Amino acid sequence: MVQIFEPQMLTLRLPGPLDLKSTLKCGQAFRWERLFGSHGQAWYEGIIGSVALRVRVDPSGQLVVLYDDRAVDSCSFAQDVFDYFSLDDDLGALHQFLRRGGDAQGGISDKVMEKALEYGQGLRILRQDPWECLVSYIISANNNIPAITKIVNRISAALGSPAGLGLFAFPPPEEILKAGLRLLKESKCGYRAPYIMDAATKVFSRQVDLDEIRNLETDEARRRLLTIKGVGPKIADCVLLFAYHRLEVFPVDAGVRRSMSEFYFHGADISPEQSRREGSKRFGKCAGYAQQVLFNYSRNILGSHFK
DNA sequence: GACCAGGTATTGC
DNA sequence: GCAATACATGGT
Repeated sequence: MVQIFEPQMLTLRLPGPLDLKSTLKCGQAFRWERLFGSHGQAWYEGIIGSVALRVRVDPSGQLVVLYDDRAVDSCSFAQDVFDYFSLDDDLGALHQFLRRGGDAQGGISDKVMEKALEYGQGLRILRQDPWECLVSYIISANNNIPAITKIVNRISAALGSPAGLGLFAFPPPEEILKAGLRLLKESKCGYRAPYIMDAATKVFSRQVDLDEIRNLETDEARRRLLTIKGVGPKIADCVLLFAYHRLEVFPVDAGVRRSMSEFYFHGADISPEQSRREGSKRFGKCAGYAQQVLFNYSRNILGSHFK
């Protein structure tokens, strides 16, 4: 018996720009896939919470959402989607702040950001699930995005509950603990498998309470995340930014450090910590957006020739 | 078949 | 503190 997908449709009026490609395929989330529709329409398929869905922005500027309502147990699904895409962020105000050089220079336009902002106009920082985000970024260490995607998908397919569309939600810590190290190894986590077990142990026991972290000051939240093995400054900051929406953090990876060096230090060799401090100071409450824009820009525009 | 990948833990000065 | 080094595995 073939299951026919009879989707529910939901449309959300967009209060501001949203570009799905730059938002979903920029490396902040790993599991969204572009689908090529028969009419060249760009649909993206992924999961929010425990619900698989397809999204696109229609010509009139509405966000169209297709989903299997058998997977929905929330009465606030529309709100969940709204929150996930951070449609409450005022991109116009954020961009204006960054174009003017953030806190660094009073009103003097920042040429670098101005240029970088031309790309990925409707990029939004998502509000992802903290647990999935944490594990995804533990996996991201010294790894590439296609591989990360496959690993997260393998873990989900093995242990997650059905989310509709043939997709599976990311499993909670308990399921990973029950399955054990073996499954993580088989999912090709490599040397990160014990790190994920440590994360599952601490999150399940609430030694690291992911709900409580929502209410903590960013510095304290960061310290809690850093107690997990395999979680260093970069990964902690990514979780704070991409799950907890702490827009003031500035995660520094190799690419962002290169960009910061070229753009603001005349190419001088700078440490990650130096780069992080400069990013936080310069971009202030919008550091997260600045970081993502610079990251996007350095990958798409500067390319691999850039050392 | 190298070389690299959204880093981190460990070790040695 | 700070510079090396190993790390599992796959992508290009």
